[in-house]
Amino acid sequence: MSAVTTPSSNDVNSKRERRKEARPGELLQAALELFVEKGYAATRAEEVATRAGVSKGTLFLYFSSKEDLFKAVIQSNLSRHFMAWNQEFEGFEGSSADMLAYGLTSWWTQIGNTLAGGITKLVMSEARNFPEIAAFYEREVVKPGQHLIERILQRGIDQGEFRAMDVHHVCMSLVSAMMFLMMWKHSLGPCSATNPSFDPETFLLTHLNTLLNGLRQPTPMGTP
Amino acid sequence: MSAVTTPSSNDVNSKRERRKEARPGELLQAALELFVEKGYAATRAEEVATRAGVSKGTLFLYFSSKEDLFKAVIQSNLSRHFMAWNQEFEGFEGSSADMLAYGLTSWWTQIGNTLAGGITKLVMSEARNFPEIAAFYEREVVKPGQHLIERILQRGIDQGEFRAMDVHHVCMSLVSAMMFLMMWKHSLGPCSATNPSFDPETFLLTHLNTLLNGLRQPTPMGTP
DNA sequence: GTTACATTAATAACCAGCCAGTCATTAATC
DNA sequence: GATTAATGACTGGCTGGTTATTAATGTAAC
Repeated sequence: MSAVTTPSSNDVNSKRERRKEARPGELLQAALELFVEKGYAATRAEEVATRAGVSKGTLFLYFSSKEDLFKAVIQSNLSRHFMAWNQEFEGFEGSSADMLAYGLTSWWTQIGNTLAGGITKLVMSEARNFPEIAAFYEREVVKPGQHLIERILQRGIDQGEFRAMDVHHVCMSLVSAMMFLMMWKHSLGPCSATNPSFDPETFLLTHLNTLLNGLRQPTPMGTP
Repeated sequence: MSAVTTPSSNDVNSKRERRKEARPGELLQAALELFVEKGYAATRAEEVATRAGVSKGTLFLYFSSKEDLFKAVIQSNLSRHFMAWNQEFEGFEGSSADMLAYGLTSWWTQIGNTLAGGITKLVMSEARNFPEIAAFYEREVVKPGQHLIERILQRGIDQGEFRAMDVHHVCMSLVSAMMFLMMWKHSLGPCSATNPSFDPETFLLTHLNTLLNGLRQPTPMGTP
């Protein structure tokens, strides 16, 4: 009973529902899914509306244009996580290597392995056509992310755990792996059934471990 | 005098020129530039034609559709390099570390730092909408590239230069750096004037060196 | 050398369909 | 009955693709 506010299931009593509060969120969710899946240009406004269980006119009632919707999708999905993270890492106790490993895996479960990760692909794809979105993304996501990682690396150096390094470039190495996973997951990955046994999480940790341990033989002679 | 065949300069004598041989190449070049810059969907067929110094009708005289043009652009720019490279690496003499370093820098100058690198961004952006192009790219570029890198890594292991490792995952770490550079160069890079002194070539070699040497302090005590 | 004709590269006007965005109308809620 | 959330038919512009026309080139005859 009381199926008054079923968000997106097509009720039998398909009358007009007036739910001013819920519409924007449902439209944003539908747009996120479709934009990530098909790209911005290839997604029709009416598709978004339909998936949100609403007519095209209603979409433009809440967002003044398709581009406006695009911006809203980006904004509503990105900034949220970072403030929580910066908090969380302030009180971390373990080694810096553990901190990095923990950060990477939690990033993967909370963002990389989520639709939110698809936003990165979206931004990369459309950046040239929407310069202000690119600027926003860089200011709101890239810079905070870099800052966080570099702080952890510096912590490791300061505590004698890591040797001296070019913090910025090493940070980029980590970012590149994350970026790679998101691009893969939302571009080539779904297309071809290649790379048997390529587990993203394992890749991330292998990448980190390789950075930490290096590839070279530590001593030309046998190990102790 | 005799400005008979100026490829794309707008001559004062702007008569019709009949140059059946040169058109396809010029159209492909124009399409490459515009697709990389603006994306596939956002590029109008007439733009491509105009940049190639030709009318829209002529474009469809040489390519049956816009998608056909897209495929031709990809094909004509990618496969070429790999056969040359595989040859080159057969006779390499130095250490495997040097081989990797040499390979990365020559990749950067020949592809990464070229419009050809933009094709990767293009493919990643449009992969979901053109599955067969994604498949083609993976077969023609990703797999040969991986194979080449993994062979070098294995060579290092076999000769005792590298310790045992998960060759495939380490290869992905290198690929991720290359991918990252291409995406950056053609997406966020041109938009924002950030990252002062971020030199891609330096980044590549730093990334490689970090993989090779690792970050951890080799000994808890001071250095000799 | 030049005239006449045939071939075809190139053009520009044109068409059809798609789609973002609008607006008069409808119906839920107060 | 007033308000306004929601609709869906409509439009205007854009753009991929077509085609009748034009002009450059080749060639053969004179």
